[in-house]
Amino acid sequence: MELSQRQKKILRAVVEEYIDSAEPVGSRTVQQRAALTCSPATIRNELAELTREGYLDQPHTSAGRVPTAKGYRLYVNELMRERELTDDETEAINRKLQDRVAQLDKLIENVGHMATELTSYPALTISAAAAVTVKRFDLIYLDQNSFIIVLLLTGDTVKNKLVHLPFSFSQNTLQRLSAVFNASFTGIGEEAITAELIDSAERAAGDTMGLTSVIASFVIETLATAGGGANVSGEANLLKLPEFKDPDKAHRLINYLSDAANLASLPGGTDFGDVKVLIGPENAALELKDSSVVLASYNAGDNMRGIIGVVGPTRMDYSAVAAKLSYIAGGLSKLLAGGAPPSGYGKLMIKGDDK
Amino acid sequence: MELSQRQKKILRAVVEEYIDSAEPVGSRTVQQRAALTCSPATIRNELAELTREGYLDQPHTSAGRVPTAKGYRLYVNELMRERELTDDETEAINRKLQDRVAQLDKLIENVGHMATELTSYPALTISAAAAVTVKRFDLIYLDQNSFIIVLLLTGDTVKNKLVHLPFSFSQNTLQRLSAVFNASFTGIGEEAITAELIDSAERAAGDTMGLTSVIASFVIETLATAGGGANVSGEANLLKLPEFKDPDKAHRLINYLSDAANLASLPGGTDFGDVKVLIGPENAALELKDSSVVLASYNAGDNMRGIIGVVGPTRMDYSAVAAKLSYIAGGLSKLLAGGAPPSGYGKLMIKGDDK
DNA sequence: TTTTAGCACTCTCCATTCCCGAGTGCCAAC
DNA sequence: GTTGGCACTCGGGAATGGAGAGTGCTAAAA
Repeated sequence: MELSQRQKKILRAVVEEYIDSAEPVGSRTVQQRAALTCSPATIRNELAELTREGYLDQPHTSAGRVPTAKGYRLYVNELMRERELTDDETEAINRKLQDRVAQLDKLIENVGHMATELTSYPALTISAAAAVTVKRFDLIYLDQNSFIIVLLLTGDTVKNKLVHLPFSFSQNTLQRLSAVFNASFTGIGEEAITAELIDSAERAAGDTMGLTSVIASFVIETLATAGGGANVSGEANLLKLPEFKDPDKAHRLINYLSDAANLASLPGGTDFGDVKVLIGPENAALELKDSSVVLASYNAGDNMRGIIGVVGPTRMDYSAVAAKLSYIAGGLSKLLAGGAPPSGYGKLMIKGDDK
Repeated sequence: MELSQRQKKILRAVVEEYIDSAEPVGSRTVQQRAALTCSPATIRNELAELTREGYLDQPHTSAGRVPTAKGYRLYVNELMRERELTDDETEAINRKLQDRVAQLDKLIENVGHMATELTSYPALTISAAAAVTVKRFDLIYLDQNSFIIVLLLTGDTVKNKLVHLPFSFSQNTLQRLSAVFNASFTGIGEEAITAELIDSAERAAGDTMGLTSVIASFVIETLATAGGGANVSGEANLLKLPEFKDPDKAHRLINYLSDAANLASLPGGTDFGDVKVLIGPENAALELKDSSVVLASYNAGDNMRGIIGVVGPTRMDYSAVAAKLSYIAGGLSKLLAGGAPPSGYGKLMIKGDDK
């Protein structure tokens, strides 16, 4: 059943009022907020109808109405007014993005903090590379017992490790090894590094001391961990919200968030610039069933993509949060991929979880 | 005034019971817990005396007793029985320390997580190097527009950065720069890198493109941030505790902890192997006035030292926490400094905040 | 047919009251 | 110095009782 114009206006008023106040909304309040000309009694009839249709809920007889997940969904998909960022906000984001940090993961982490500050909700970042490989190897000879492995990965991240060994080797040995690794370990994924490959590299380099396997295991470790990374910041912000006045509830959610493995299972695929909103029970994870998650993807170039998002109560200022995340993700894409932001950038597009 | 044997026994019983139950302890409970032969009435007299002396407090006229900071202090200094770690516990710690991670800061972070898991309190780690300098420079030429800076720092940490530039340069230029930096930027602190030094390096390398300043600014940034690092994990564990059933209180403390700058101001100087306990008001920071902090130092070699600690309510199982932290710090020292743990290691020594 | 005013009803929230029990301090006796 | 006894105190939980906000329904008005 299609809702009437007035019903939509009422629904919007309820959602927005509830976002502000966190308390059930009554008919009189709706009348004022929606600037309707009809009387509270009429609104009560409409509210009853919206409740029957499942857009609203009533905590108990004689309380005001609270939006259901279905109500929020409709609001997000159709009723939400696009929120323009103020100049202050865009400026704050731009400035933050300016002080680019040397290390990529630090940068991403900082952007997470920024999202927390801007939205006052916990922020999460997830970065995933489709397939990380080594683009280039360097081995820096320090002294006869130690050297540094430097790996340049796809996505232009650099990883390194200092290795001390109990026996000595020559600079020449390292040069040979370097050549061998550059020849046969570049451009391949972790799974392609087999015992045979290591063996043959060892023979090719004439390495009798096991240096090859030391390097290879670092490569494997690096490729295994470089692919993804998840990070959460600002969890404590949940404690300010009335829906988490029960410490236990907050504890469960924070615990869930702090396990990176959980985050990885969030649905990722949106186009850059789009924002994905998951409302309450739309979340797969039990722990998120009465929270909402807003996600935006960014493009980090070289097959790398990432997600930045925030978690909050279903009563969340979706339009502000979505606008901010979209802007941040766009800025990040621009910064990382070096190019212009994706075309949709700036124009907010919400992708839902349409069933 | 010196306390009698019996009074000490009673004080210990009150503290330990309160640690377990978080509720005011009455005379009967003390009798049972301390296995005393005298009657509750006698114990009441002693409790009254201990309260007069400031070791205990009474929330209200007819409640049991709660230890004061002074009471905890005496307990920690004199009454606490040394807690031996169980085999399970030492084994768990050892195992965790085994899977050494490539990056030092990741390792430290993991150890923090371990401390959280073992004590179920939020853990903090602080690492500080007396004076970080660069031991060695390498510049890896990638193509005519990009290269990697690799810095080997004291403490054997390696930092790197990939640099893309809008103009081209030759491999020779990099080699010259590398030589110049190795000659004049090694072994000096951040503050010694002056504009003059950079100028003269630029001339020495015959660099007309500003590469020198790109590298120098990375060096400055690295030295500035490499010195210290602080990290907190497991803040959410506070929420399980009855003293943080008020989300606001928890929020304030977590906020305080999440600002790394605050942690840096914690008193650091203890000998390795010692454990420092700061009880309630002994903490300088207002936010910690009714929490306790237990700290242990570890030695990371090469002038680097660090602190690992946990934060909890004043009602904290000091003996278990101190024993665990001491063991972890010892293990970490051993791992990082490569040598044997400091002599005091294993034998727990508590250093207080004696005024 | 839709809207509105009116009204009885429901339910939460808050403050008040009341009682129970745990624990105390003190006193007199041991 | 120790103990049993006893009156007293205080917090916490259960019970109580409006006040207030908001509803649904009905009947009248538009």
